[in-house]
Amino acid sequence: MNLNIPDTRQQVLALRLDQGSQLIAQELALEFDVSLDTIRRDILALEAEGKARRVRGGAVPIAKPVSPMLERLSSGHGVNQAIIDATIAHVSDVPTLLVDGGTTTLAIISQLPKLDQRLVITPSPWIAIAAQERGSDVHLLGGNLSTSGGITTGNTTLSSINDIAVDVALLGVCGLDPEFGLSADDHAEMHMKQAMHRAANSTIIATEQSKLGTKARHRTLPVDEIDLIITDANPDMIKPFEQSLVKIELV
Amino acid sequence: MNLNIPDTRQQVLALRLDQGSQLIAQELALEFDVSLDTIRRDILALEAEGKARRVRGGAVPIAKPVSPMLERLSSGHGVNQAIIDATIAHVSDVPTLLVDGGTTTLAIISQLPKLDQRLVITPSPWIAIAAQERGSDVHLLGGNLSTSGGITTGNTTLSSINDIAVDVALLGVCGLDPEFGLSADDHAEMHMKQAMHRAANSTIIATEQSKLGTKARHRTLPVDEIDLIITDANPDMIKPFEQSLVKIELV
DNA sequence: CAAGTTTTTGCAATATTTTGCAGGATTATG
DNA sequence: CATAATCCTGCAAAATATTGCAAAAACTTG
Repeated sequence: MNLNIPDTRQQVLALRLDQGSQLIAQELALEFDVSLDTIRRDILALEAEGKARRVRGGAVPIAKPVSPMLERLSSGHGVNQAIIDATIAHVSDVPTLLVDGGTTTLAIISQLPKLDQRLVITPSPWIAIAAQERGSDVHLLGGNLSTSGGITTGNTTLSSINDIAVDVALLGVCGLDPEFGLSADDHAEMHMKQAMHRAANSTIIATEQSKLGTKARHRTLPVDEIDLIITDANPDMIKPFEQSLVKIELV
Repeated sequence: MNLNIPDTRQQVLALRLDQGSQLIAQELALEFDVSLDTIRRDILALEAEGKARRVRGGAVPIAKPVSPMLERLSSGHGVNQAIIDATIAHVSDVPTLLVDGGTTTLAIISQLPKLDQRLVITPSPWIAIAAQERGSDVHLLGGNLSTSGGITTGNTTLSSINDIAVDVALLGVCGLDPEFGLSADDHAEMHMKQAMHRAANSTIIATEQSKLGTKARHRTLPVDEIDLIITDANPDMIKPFEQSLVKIELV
């Protein structure tokens, strides 16, 4: 049983507003099993705190000029939670992680359990910030920040990666095709992903089903080189991958 | 059966809160076979220790504090707009900027006018993200991310700075005293600021009046080395600086 | 062990908060 | 304009909090 009190309800409502959903008083009254007036008063309170804009029938999120950076930083918006959980199960004990940029990896890292003495190495400033927030030591790979993928690239970055040896590399995905392998949108990023793969004992990829079977511009790694793919695809979609050696975990 | 004393009960309750569950006074009274008042007092004690947030009907876990940096990221919240404007007037045309971390510099960079072909070099992932959003090219200096100030530090970072020559360095401030000069909280950050100063033709500092006259732990630069200080202090407060050569702009 | 002290507990009287409801006012819509 | 939905206001009932107090339990000390 849950506490059904103004405080708790308002917290839930505020969360939903943050996620961009609108509140419909009628529905909420049913859901929380209280009268319309109670929901109305909750919304009134949220409005007083500046967390909601009241409209007829409910409330809508405050129109906030969110910069895309903050948007992406707000942990794992739209990333399948099952993928996040499964990946964390694989990497939470790893003392040294090499992490690529991307929304999926960002969502994973920002939910990483706190662990003393973990080191996260990354070319992505977003990942660096998220990892630091989770209490990890962070080594940021310097270089020119690529506009497309948001990771640093360039010769200096590549040469610093070549001096590194880590347990696990967690790579992001632009495209993943059974024949074409892992692919990247950008030439410089392709080189980075390849270098990260070389630097690690094992390479893990977490990706949503929408990326499966697609090809991005630059071929990066053959499927056989990948150690583990974690995805929410349905079993049919991974059939083409089964003839390769890669291990696939469905969630 | 366990000892049913305040200490034991409170330990159990604290554990449950840590696991994220809510405490419902009614249920607990039944479970521990004590009166509601006793449970209430337990919760009162937990609240005093900062382990619970009391609500009507029981208690809920302490709302985990939003990471301070992320909070402050919300563009320039709390930074004097006049300082931002004045600093932008000085740096908006500069083709190559070396930018230190910190809330003030972050607020400045995130309001920088869009300009083709500007390059921002920075050891701060926050600055890097903000600068990229403003359309600048970004070079991120790699290194270990310092927990205190949020900039990369270490030998690799220092040596990459030494290979750089830029027009303007925009430094953050921990303390600024007429005698002691510019100071930093952290030893590694001190080295970084010094290196950034050396790499630049001119060094600009933007700071709020609260930092004036204060000393942080590590002396970093004498006041005379600074080219320009932009601040919202009142004229009295900058009197002690007038005997040095530094130019001060009041806003 | 016994007397004194402190802690813990339950209870009762009194606030305070929360809730649902009834009525009249306001707004959207055809 | 008519109708229906929603909103606002005041109010009373229910649930929960707070306070003060006294009995019981546990601890301390000689």
